[in-house]
Amino acid sequence: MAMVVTRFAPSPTGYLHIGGLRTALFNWLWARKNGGKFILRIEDTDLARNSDEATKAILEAFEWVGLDYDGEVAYQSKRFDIYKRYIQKLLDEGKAYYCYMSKEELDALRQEQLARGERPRYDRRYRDFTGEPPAGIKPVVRIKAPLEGDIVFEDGIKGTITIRAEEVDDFIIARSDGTPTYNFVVAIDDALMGVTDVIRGDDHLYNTPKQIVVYRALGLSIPKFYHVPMILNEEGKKLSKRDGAMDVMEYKRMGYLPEALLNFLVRLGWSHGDQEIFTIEEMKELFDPHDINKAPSAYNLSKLQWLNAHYIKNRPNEELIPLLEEFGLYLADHDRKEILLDALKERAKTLKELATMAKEILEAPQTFDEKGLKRALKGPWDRLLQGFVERLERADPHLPVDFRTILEETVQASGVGFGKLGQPLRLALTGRLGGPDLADIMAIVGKEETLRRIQTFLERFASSSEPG
RNA sequence: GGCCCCAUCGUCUAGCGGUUAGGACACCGCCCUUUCACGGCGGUGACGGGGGUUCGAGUCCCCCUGGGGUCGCCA
Repeated sequence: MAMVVTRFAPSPTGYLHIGGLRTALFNWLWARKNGGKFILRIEDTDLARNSDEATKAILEAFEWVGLDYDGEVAYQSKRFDIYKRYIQKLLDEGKAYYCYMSKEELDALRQEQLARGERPRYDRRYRDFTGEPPAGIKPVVRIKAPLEGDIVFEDGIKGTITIRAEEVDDFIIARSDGTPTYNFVVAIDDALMGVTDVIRGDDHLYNTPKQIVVYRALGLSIPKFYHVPMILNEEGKKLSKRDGAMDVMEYKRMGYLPEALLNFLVRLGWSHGDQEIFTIEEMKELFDPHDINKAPSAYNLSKLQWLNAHYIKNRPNEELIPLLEEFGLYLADHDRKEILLDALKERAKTLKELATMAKEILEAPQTFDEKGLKRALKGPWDRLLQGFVERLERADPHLPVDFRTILEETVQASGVGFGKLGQPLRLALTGRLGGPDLADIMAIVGKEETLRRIQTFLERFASSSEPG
């Protein structure tokens, strides 16, 4: 079987968003599955629009999610001499020509066509021009697209695509400053780099016939195409920065694990039966672009959160600890970190949430939940708490089980339900009603801090809540 | 508007002529439980509409509707 070569070819005009990441992932998986090559190529032919920051941001995102690529990053801006040769070749062979139409003329033509309700398009006025070129115009180079017939290609996802030749303009392959344009260089590079499978967003579907024109004019072999339907936002509309088209690194800052993001993205448009959870290895083993759905799919945050929670739950504590430091939680030297993390990783949807919950336990509460107070501070709650304090003071608890025993003894001695003591205690310790096991919380903060928090709480609320 | 693509629960999807239309997220209920979660069990919920083809259509064809993409000297 021939070697599979795929590529991801972003333009460095901004950060990488999840649509691009998914495309990159699909290409990467397909190459890795087949033991082939995955090329990263920066499409920076438009010198005016590129930024090094964008390239760096893309590389950074790749590194974070763990996608690698073969060989050096290819920059099209460094390959201009190659493209120039091919442009000259087409010119020499009469397959391309200089067009002296100015931008103003072109715009005017478009306006007229639009006014007449026609599709704006170049009228090919210089296709067979032999006269004296107008002075003062730096020409662009246009390729001769076929005048009639159909351009047909097989898409691995969508099936046979047929575009009538009239729909394809004699599009520009070199700007008036001599730099080549996208549809031209893509075809050349894909061919020269031996790319066999092009997996890309279906916003490129209409570019494909143009690129086929280039392949044919140059006699290059045409790769397989797979046009992946777009990712829509939660309302089923085009993804915008507001809902998901943000920087992939933003997901890191929000506390998502890369494996969760990748798992989420791989299932957006692709599936393998009923399987939801995929390790990277499984993805590599099972992914096939032919199984990609033809319909666009909507971005669904709660599914991502569910996956993230799943991966947090299954991540060993020692791996969680360094990741949590990005969220201001330093647990490396904490002697109760195992209890803390075991208790919290079951509850957190993101690392950020986990860090917040941990701090709510580690730090004495500054505020107390109003509704919680109303609900929990009933009956002889302060006497119960006081009773617990007395028992606690006499004991020397360290492990959760030690605290649990004292808790149970207190409750038993008073003959009330656990919650009558538990709820006020919970408020005293964390200021809120939800959270991990009380015995765990106390073991984490220790006996002295537990007593301090209860004392503070009693001083603040005991007298005012005395039943009348 | 022209052209191209698409259409199964709210969402992601399974389905590839004969299924009680399956799973997952979300939602609801129950269980577990000191609370909140997690987990377990159960439930609500879909083939956009209309014509064909066929003994039989979510699956094939056509039309409509709806959605998306694209129409740059951007990529």
